Amino acid sequence: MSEEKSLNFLEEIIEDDIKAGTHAGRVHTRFPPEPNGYLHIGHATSICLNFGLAKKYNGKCNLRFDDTNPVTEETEYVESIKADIKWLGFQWDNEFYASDYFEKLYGFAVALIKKGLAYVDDSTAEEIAATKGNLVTPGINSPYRDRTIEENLRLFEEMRAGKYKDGEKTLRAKVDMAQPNLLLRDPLMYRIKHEHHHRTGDAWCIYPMYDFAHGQSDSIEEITHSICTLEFIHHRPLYNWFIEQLGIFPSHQYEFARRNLTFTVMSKRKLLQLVNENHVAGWDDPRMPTISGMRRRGYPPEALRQFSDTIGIAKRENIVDVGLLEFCVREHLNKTSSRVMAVLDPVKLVVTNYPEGTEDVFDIENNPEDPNGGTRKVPFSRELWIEREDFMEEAPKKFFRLAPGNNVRLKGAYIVKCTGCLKDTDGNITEIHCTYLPESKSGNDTSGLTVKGTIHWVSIPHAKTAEVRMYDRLFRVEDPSNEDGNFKDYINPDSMHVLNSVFIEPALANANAGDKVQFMRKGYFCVDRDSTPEKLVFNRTVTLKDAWAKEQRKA
RNA sequence: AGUGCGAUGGUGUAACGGUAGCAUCACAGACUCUGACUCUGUUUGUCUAGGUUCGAAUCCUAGUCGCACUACCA
Repeated sequence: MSEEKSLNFLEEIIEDDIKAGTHAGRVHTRFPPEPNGYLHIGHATSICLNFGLAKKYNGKCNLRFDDTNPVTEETEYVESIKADIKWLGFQWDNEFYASDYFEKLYGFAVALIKKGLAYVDDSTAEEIAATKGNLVTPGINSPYRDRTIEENLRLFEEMRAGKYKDGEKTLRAKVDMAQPNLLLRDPLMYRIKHEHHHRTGDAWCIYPMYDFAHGQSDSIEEITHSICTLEFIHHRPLYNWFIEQLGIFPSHQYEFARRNLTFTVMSKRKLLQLVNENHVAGWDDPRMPTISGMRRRGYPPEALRQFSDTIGIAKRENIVDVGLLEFCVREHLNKTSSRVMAVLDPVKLVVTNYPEGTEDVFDIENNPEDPNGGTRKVPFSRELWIEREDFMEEAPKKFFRLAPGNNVRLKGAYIVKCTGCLKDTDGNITEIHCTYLPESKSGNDTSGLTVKGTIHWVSIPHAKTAEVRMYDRLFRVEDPSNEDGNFKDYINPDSMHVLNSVFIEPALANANAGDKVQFMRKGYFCVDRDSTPEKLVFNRTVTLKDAWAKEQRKA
């Protein structure tokens, strides 16, 4: 058995670089979101990757906002992104903005013009598209390609000065219109946008394109390992071309395959539709794959980090089973969350031989997984709520719960024997009856009886009422984006199911938003921010594994 | 069609010419005052066809399949 965890391909590259003394063995990464939306689980893995590599190799990781398009970007998103990264448990070494570099980038552009490697083009967007060629045919040169350096310098300065309208001119790199890589066919470096920028205001009316901002920003920050997703692989030759022509710090780009998740969608466009068309309640709806949604759902940051670590990193197409994420969530919650009793679908249980008007108070351990978890007081009385599904009038042999003649342990209390039930005129069960064994008191059991089943309960006179939102997967199919028709056709109609009168034990009365608990035998839940002192609201984070449900499905 | 990237159990990921491993899932059992957790065990995999080699997931050749690229988005 090897103790060493094998390296992923990026770690191998980094370790080779360190060995070779590249950049004196320094490791510096960055997480470069565009502040135009909320972060999702895909970003979370990228964050874990970039910050994780920096940490592992004693390096640094910058947070850099790629804010080169003033039309879509807003400060609100900057703040949510920062909050999400912190919540995930990471702290950036520097907070930078591509817009910090606008003056420098302008200087780089002027330098390229002076080298005869960039020109101002008067062509319209349509003309540029039309002369670009396609995958199999080369493009043709722009008629403005051979302007003199002096003219280009003057025109570019005028572009900056605001002399031209949006779209009237662009600055293009002079590379090669015959390149098979379309990105190298004289890519745009600057476009004119008379728009207000969230940070630079109205100081600029020309804005650099991604390709003339990202690599340069990496270089300015002396990023050693610039990690991005696979769709940027075609940009790498251009990334390198600019750096070489400018003679600036040689950052290097590496690509990995973005992680996809089953039963959800990840593209910003689709997530936006879900929000705008009210299929969900907002970006942080607990069903959303956003970091804020998962936070509200009750997923702990440790689980997201473990998930990222477990799925690893590679360059092949993938779609990770959401069950693996749920496993990570359960694993962490199992160790950390208190057990409490809550009855989601209540039916009354009467302990007929328990004296009326009296009660017991039991000390029940909070978490069997945590020896320091302590205990809490749980009141018991003659009338209890139990789950409707924990009783069957005619039960199969493997049903270990309440059925006439069966013995069952009431968690933390007594063993009871079911004696029958009452029904209304329609045959619905309204009340279940049982008798208890006083000598079977929990922790002090001298009855000598062993029972197969233990069920949870809440004392009726002591119970508090709560709202519980039962969340399930947002989509009915594994890969909604890959089905025929519109992805929205595959939304799961039962992705949220609200229970308005769930009975919970009184110890829960003081719970605060964000608190995470296990409702015994039912799953992990967290207190939603919609909670009020009058009415607690819980979100179901994830169910427990349920072998009995599986058994029934087979039957 | 051109260029690039990729292909290992259901899913994700290792093995760097020398025993196909890990996690999850599934299944079976043990344990259990949660049908949870934990523990034990089991099933399932190298895209295809050639070649090199004592030996190939790994190297070579050819093919197949998948993905990406033709925004004044990032």
